[in-house]
Amino acid sequence: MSTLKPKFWKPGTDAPGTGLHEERERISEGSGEVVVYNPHVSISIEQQRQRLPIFKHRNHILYLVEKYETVVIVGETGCGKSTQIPQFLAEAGWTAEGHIVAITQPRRVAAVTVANRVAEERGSIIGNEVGYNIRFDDCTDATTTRIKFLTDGVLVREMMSDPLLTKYSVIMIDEAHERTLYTDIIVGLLKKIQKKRPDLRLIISSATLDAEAFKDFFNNNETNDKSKDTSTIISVEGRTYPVDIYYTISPVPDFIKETVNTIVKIHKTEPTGDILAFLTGQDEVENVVSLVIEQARHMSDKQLKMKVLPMYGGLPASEQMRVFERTSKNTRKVVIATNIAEASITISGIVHVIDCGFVKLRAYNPNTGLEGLVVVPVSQASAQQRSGRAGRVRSGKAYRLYTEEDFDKLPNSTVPEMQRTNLATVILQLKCLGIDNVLRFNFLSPPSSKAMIRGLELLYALGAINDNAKLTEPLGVRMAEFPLDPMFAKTLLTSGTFGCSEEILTIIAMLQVQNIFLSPSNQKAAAEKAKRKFSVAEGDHITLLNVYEAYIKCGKSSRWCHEHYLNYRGLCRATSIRDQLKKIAKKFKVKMLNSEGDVDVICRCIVAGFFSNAAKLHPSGSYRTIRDNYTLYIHPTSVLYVEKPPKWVIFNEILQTNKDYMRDIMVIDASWLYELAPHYYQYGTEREIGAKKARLE
DNA sequence: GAGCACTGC
Repeated sequence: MSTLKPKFWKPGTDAPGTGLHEERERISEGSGEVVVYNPHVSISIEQQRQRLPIFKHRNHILYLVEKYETVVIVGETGCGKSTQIPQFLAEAGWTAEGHIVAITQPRRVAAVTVANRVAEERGSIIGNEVGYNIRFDDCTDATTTRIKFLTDGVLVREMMSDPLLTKYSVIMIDEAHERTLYTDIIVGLLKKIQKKRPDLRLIISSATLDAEAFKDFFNNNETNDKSKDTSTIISVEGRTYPVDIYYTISPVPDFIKETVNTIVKIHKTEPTGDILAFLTGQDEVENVVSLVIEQARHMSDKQLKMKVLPMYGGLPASEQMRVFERTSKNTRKVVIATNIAEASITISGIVHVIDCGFVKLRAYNPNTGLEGLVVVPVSQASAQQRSGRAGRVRSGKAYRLYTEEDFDKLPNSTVPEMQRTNLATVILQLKCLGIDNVLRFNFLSPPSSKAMIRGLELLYALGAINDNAKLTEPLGVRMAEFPLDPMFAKTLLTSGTFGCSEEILTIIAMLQVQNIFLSPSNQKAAAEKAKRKFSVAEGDHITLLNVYEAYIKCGKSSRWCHEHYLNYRGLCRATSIRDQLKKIAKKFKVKMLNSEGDVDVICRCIVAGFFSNAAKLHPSGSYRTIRDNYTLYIHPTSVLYVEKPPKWVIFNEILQTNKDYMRDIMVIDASWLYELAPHYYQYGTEREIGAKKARLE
């Protein structure tokens, strides 16, 4: 990590002065991307490899992998671990006799870019000796691939057909400290696999903070004799530049304002270096972008101009690309971003980072079963990661918009996703992998039992597990195989008997894609009008079906999409998801049928999976859930946001903002609930059942 | 008449 020299400045005063700059040629790697700086200096690939800090540790790493079942590697940014360790292993014979070395990544782009770099270093074509496997793109060869990069989700899928992962000799879990849902699932499962496969070697790549926890988790030594440890830690220095950290001397009342001020001050006092500011959401980003542009206008005859750009997930791809463009010498790039810039993307040239100290995270409330987004203070680990973004090209500066005292009070690390999510899918997949007692599964961070019970309850209601909490055959097993939430999987598996599987495939695929309807800020009215052409009284599901069918009818034309304010790339994605789901559905002999225009049957089929998300209109105009009598509202983006709201609806998800909104809503008939979900409405204590029934009247 | 961090199968 970069040296942290705490410094202080007063909010509202000039930003601290200029530091020393050094620029040198280097090759860097981190969060999956591989960047070769200064291409004018030409050195051979082999020379480049040998200059990476990890190269000095080659023999020691190989020795540890030989000796220990699990090696935790703390590799700092730019040390070369993701690209070099797999090659060391291959060179040392770990890929002999048909064995494969696997490296998992939390993100698709990372798997692809690192794989390509390694293939290049080995002078081979991607897909032969070195390959990758991500959803919708398997670039490996069944006989020749020896080094395989994959997303952690794909590895979990592989376990379903090969529970002991027999083809792999070594599995490296990269970026394990990010603690994504799938990383945590894999880590728990690998511990189990190790007991049956002592020959398997694990390498866990992690940040300093979590290394000890990973080491302890995998250490099977029950004695006090350290020489019998089965896991160990090795640290490798990185290639980053020092980043000076500045705290405010007093708390900041309004971080939006202070972000703008800090940008202006940096621009006035620092001669060069691009700026990256972290905020929590799209609104804040757009707000700060316009405020800074406004300020820039008031700055007279500046030699150095500012190019202010927003960056967040919902931004159209073409606009996202702008942050990667090089700016001219007399222009400073100022990127205002959400958390997307913390790990998912890397913008080159950043020297100044501004950290507002907050992040928007998903939170799950096991009492209500609702998932929502909440703004919370960042963890120290996150703050460090953000600061580190300033030290990739030369020494940089990070301005934290909070006091050092407040930093000390922040949690060490972010709560793992496993403890912030609805567990139905996780439980279903674990059961499918032979973990019968999920409550006793070896979780790195166990979720609350309340959340577990809530997940089990839903799976039971869907018929995926029986009275003994065992996976049902074939329904439960089949549900687990779909890359879908259990409620969707159930809907799809039932669609054959309803006679509408073609339509259900479309609707489910469309619901997996965000932002199908575009709404450019300057053409809102026209976009709204275009959307209304597809809208129907039954609700959002059938509306999406109409959109997809029209898209197919026009020959999947991108121009047509553009004219109708539809997200072309999103529709392409829906097509590939639909194809994949259809393949799996056919495997399970789901009859491929078209309802021939019978909309009722489609709606009933959806209720067969989504009965637990039912709500009834309340005289106040809001809705109440059947299960918990919880108050919800129709989201204004729904086609059902109309003067005469329907009496009964089911919804796809809940969005918690100012109010608790239902999104993707469909009109139903109350009698369908009794008919299609008898289980669910007979579940619970007498009193609970009585209450549910009363609400159904 | 409101407004959605980010991934992933």
